[in-house]
Amino acid sequence: MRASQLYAPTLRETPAEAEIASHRLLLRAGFIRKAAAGIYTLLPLGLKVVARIEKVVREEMDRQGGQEILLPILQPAELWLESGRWNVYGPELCRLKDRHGRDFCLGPTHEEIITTLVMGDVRSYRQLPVLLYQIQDKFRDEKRPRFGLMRGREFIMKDLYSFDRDEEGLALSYGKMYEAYTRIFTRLGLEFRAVEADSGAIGGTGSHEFMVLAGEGEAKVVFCGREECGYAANTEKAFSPPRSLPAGEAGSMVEVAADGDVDPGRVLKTVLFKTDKGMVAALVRGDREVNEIKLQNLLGLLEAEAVRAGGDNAGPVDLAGVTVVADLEVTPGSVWVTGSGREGMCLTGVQCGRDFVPEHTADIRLVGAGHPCPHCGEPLVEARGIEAGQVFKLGTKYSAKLGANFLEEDGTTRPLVMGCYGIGITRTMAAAVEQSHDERGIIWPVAMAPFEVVVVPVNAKDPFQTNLAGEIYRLLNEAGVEAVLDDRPERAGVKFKDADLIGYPYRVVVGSGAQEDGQVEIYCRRDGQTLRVPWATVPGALREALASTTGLNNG
RNA sequence: CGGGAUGUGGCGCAGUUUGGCCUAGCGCGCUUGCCUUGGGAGCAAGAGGGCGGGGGUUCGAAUCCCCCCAUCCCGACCA
Repeated sequence: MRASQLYAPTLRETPAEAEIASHRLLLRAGFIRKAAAGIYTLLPLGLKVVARIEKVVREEMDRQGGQEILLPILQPAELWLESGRWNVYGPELCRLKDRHGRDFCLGPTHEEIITTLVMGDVRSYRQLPVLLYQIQDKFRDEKRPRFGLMRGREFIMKDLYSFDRDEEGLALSYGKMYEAYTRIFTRLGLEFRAVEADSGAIGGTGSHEFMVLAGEGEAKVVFCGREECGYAANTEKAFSPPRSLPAGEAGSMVEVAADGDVDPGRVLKTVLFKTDKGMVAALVRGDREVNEIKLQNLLGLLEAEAVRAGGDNAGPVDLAGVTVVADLEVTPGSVWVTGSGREGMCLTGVQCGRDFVPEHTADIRLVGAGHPCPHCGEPLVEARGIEAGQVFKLGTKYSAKLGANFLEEDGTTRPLVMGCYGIGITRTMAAAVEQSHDERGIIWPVAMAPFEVVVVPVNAKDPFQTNLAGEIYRLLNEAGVEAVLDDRPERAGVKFKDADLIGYPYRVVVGSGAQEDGQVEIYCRRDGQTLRVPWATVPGALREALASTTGLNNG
């Protein structure tokens, strides 16, 4: 591709709307353009990246026995009424009517339609397992689309659905996908971590998220500081063994002025929530935080909103009409300093079981850095990440609702056991930029880069340089290297700036030296190293360099 | 959906407080010419907007008032 013909309009200044690095750089470097909030056009460079990600994804899905299909975007409401989600999904579901007034929606996910598909064709355990996937646009009318490609209303996703005979089969399919995802993110050259994830109200039996690590990531994860241990989890899900402090003195309850001179571990924090099942009070140690997700899962809540009450000084004593949930660290008999409900005053000598009695005692704590690992006790480390993929055991949630059954060997009818596995393709693209960039621009991993190398003649008016650059470009193409020839009549600085911004992994610079000693420069975007080599050796040298950085082969 | 902010040529912004020197200005980009050619050069001449939309106040509105829309940020939410 010649740069003079490439539709890659780069911007010198950052559009005001872009806040985070990936959004900013993808706009500036000419990969994407916004059409509306959360809706983007992929320009040639952006689409190239998507295609390269998809290629790796397809290869790994196929390797595990997945077969690609294409499900419709436009889906009839009946399917969603049957699964019950037409009424549950809410305004995030893009709904529309056809000319006859029938209800349809744009697929935000495809469990309904694929389950319906498979139940029509699969009758017997002999036909299982089935692994079908697609790569296609999803539509979710997000309350708040943001961060460019990171959370869009229309985005590209790969979703695979597995159909198995039983839990054992599901575990096998799940394992395959887990492996496939590990290979995909490794091959793409991303630093990532698979973490245990919350499976939420869906009630599945297990889930992992694949987090691309990035300082600005939306999600928090914790993992064991001991590499060999391997424990890693989303903080929503993470568990850490309770550590109770030595029991305090079980004197009687006294109200005193708060002097702030108390060990936070001795304080009992009372957080009130307004929920769809009434008021809930969550009790945790003063130096802990409440994990709302765990709380919601425990009580089966649909909504929970933290509220301030009692002058922000609530205590567990004499709470009427409130469901009290204590964390595991709040053991029966333990003694605490608590809020009193009155400004500036607190209660000491408050004993669990005597002065207040929780309805539930469960793990409702938010795990953070330094808390002990549940497997080995070492301190956990905290990091931020972007959820690029998730694997999920669905079980029979959809098959049971939709009546997707098969006939067992012994003649009994059983619902298909399902799993679903998604990768946000466009989000992965944004995550890669988020993880790997500098102040000059994007630094693509080779496997995702829109092109592998750009050839730049320094002086566009020097026939020797332009001819030689053209020849090198020709040789690169011949050698199967994806190259761009920057033949624009621009000054060298402009071309270098654009090359850095776009993030070509390698840059070949044909300068004035080439005429004297036949040498050109190869510059590596990632490590900043420059190598001078005889021009004819460029294709070979680059092919070698590229091969060594693509990670796993497809072998 | 709650809170905050913004909307002025393709992009980035000034002007809005205190209406009139604004039928709108600056930088970048764009066009033409000269010049320059190893990190977004220089000079010169140009093209391009009526100030998010609608209504109102006023002799006069980018500036004041009302309604609406769009976009961004924080929060809530997120198979």
